[in-house]
Amino acid sequence: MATKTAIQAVKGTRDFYPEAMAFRNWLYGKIRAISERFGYQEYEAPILERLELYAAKSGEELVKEQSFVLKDRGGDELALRPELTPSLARMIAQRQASLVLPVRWYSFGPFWRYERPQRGRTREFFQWNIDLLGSDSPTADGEIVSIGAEFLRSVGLTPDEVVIRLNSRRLMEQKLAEIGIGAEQRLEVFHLIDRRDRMPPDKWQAWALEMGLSAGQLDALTALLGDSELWRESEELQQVFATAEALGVADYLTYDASIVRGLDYYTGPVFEAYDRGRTLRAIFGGGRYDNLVADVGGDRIPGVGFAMGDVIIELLLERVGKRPKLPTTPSRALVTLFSADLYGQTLALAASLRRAGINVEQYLEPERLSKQVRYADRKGIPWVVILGPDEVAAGRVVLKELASGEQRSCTPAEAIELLKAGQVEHASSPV
RNA sequence: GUGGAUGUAGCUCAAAGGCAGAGCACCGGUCUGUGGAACCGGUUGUUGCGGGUUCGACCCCCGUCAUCCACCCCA
Repeated sequence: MATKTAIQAVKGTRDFYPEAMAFRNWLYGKIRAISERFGYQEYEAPILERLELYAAKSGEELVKEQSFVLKDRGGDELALRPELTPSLARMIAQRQASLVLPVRWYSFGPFWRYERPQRGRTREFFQWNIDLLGSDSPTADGEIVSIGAEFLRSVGLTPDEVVIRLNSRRLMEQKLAEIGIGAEQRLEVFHLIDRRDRMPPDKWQAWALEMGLSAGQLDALTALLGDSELWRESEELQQVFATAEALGVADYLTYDASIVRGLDYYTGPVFEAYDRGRTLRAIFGGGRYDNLVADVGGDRIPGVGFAMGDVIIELLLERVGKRPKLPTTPSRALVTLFSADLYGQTLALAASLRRAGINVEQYLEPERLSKQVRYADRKGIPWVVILGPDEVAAGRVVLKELASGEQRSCTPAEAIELLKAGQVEHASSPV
């Protein structure tokens, strides 16, 4: 395409044209509705943070390879946030004395990772974070997982299409210890487990042996990962499942011993949501992090939460045919301009409709009515209001509904009633 | 960061070294008080960008940028 645009958008960013913005705001509306249904409060953190905030616990890869790093004028190293949880931990630590625990917070905003863009992966993405801090109880984990399930349900995804795979790092630590894998090897082995179905089996085994596992340990580990009944040995996992069962979302959950998550700060139950065919990356993922607040300088305040990016969920909804068709114009009606001499009366009519709470767009030139109606049709505006000489003489307007093609002559007051009836909140304004 | 593929009209794609095209979309008209259909007509381009080879380059070569795919990593 020959474009004369000299300045390109930053690699990996997306321009949100109104159609895309309508989807983003629809998603935001679903997120907000589910979060608040469970009593979570909305918050936001800075997009720029000190790099060292992530050095604390996020994992080396995330900090060194995937962060957008820049220096401020004082020479301090800053990063465009690659995730929210460390910022959340900092905010909690700063207010720990005055917060009423447990805290239930959620957020939806932009994040950055310096990766090579491709389908389903951008450098700037939007992410929903939802966290519950201040409770050690597995019912907190159960609540968080269930919120994820309720969200999936709310966007129309069924247990036939998606599944949340659940495990516990605590349980895995115990099982690893039983086969002789101690604390010093634990994180490394978690990374090994995390990557199992993303590598060819022979390479995966070679890697395992390379990090010092014996052939016997490798066999035992492989057996562990295939054991779908392992969760019965974990009281906390039993409680998580029981909570989800009681909340009516158990059909979205399954146990999977191979889920351990890549980030280093998880300490207890962990989970990831996938499409059933597992054709896409994880829809969301999260778990329990009991030491993170202490790690950024606060008291020990345990937490559990998850994060969901906007890119994969959109891709999945598209793929299963459940991406909603959203109106892109907020306009409820187009007020046509019949002729130049009616300009004043036409604008006054539009103004009176707006003051009555109706979203009204005004056609600016007295062009042929066919052009004006056509414009409304193509823009997706459902109603057209016509004020011509006949209407002015009678003190009435003509109201036409495009979908049905029906029209009627009525007084301005009646027009207001008709236009208000069934006027829905536009999708681009979050609920 | 590594490997591979692709860049031609707004979109989807032709043109295989010899005049840059089609469908859809768009604009106008048939139709100066009414959209979607039909018919008629029209516009659509620095062939991503820069260089090279050639009498001649969308086509071949080099570079570059962008997009896509696979690694990597993860939302």
